[in-house]
Amino acid sequence: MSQRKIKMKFMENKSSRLVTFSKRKSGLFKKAMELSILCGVEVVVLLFSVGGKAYSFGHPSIEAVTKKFIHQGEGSQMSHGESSNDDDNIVKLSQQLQDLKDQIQVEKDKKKDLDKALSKYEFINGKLPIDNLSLEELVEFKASLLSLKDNLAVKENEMEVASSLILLNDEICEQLTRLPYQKFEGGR
Amino acid sequence: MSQRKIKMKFMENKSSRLVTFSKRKSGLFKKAMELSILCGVEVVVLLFSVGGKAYSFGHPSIEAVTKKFIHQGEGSQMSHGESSNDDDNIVKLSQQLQDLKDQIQVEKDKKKDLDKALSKYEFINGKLPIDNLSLEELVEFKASLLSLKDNLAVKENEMEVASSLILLNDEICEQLTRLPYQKFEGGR
DNA sequence: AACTATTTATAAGA
DNA sequence: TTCTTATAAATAGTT
Repeated sequence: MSQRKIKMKFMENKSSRLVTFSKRKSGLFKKAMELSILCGVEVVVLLFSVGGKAYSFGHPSIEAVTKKFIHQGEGSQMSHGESSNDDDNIVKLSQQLQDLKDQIQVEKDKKKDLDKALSKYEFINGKLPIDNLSLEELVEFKASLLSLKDNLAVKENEMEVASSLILLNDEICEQLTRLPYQKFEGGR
Repeated sequence: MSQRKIKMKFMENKSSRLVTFSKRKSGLFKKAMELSILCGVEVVVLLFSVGGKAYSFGHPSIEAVTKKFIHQGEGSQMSHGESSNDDDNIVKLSQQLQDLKDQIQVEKDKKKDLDKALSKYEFINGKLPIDNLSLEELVEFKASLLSLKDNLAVKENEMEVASSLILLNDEICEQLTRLPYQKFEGGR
């Protein structure tokens, strides 16, 4: 797409592949940001590199919306400003994951509390039938899941991915409650 | 970016905004696809339009990887081929959500099974302490969460979003098990 | 949906 | 990595 058109296939040359990844990742995030700004839509982009590294982009309300709903701020809030100015925003926004990493380091130190934390969340497979759960209970349950998953993530040293999960979990949870009975319409 | 540079702000004109959304959504998905192909990375893009409609893109292995791990194929598999040919792929790929919608309709019909399904998943808040869960148990638990969330989604008529969640959940779960103890390295 | 004048994105190369 | 630059792509406004 520039000095020479390239074939749309896996780039064998590792160094140029890495460069391309870096450049195109930025480009993709930028495009996502622009789309969200221009059209007022919410967008999430997740990248899982071959090496297992995770990169993410979200705009503009995932975080705010997440915090509003989750009142226990585990260790997985995203952090970025709003945006809509210059290209600097892209940088800022793509730092989300970076921030997560920092928080994750903290979580890692808490690993010793894992067992205690787990004990809070019952996991009885196939006993104690409960027929109906209220929405409140479900919400509460969801909070438990958050913590559990967070701890799981710590256990497996897959912090970044887990963080993305939680982020998206929150997004969903928010959707579930903020739009309790909203119908979705099909069509494309 | 074309006949005239536009200001990076919410487009007030609704018709042109819709057109731009459509165009840029395609562009974003295409960029995502190209990045995944060129660099061999996994990518997920989620769009939540103002109207609540959800659009998604994933490439290339989310589905395969999902199925490999989840042996209960809820109702949320993505469906698209591999890709890397012409622009037709973009169309095909962006049909994921469309496919999901169809499957969702099926799920909707299963709503009557909700209570029964829920009864499977215990939620005892603050009793029956369990100190340590094995990885197997955690995996099993994860499967339960999947079902629960799926049911929740049905309950709340937020199928699309829920489907995206499940998709991503699976992605995460896969990461957790496929790369059990992989370290992640910081830096950006 | 197409077209097209421009703006962007970006593959190579430094 | 970061910058430069020649080209390929994307796309806003128009038909």
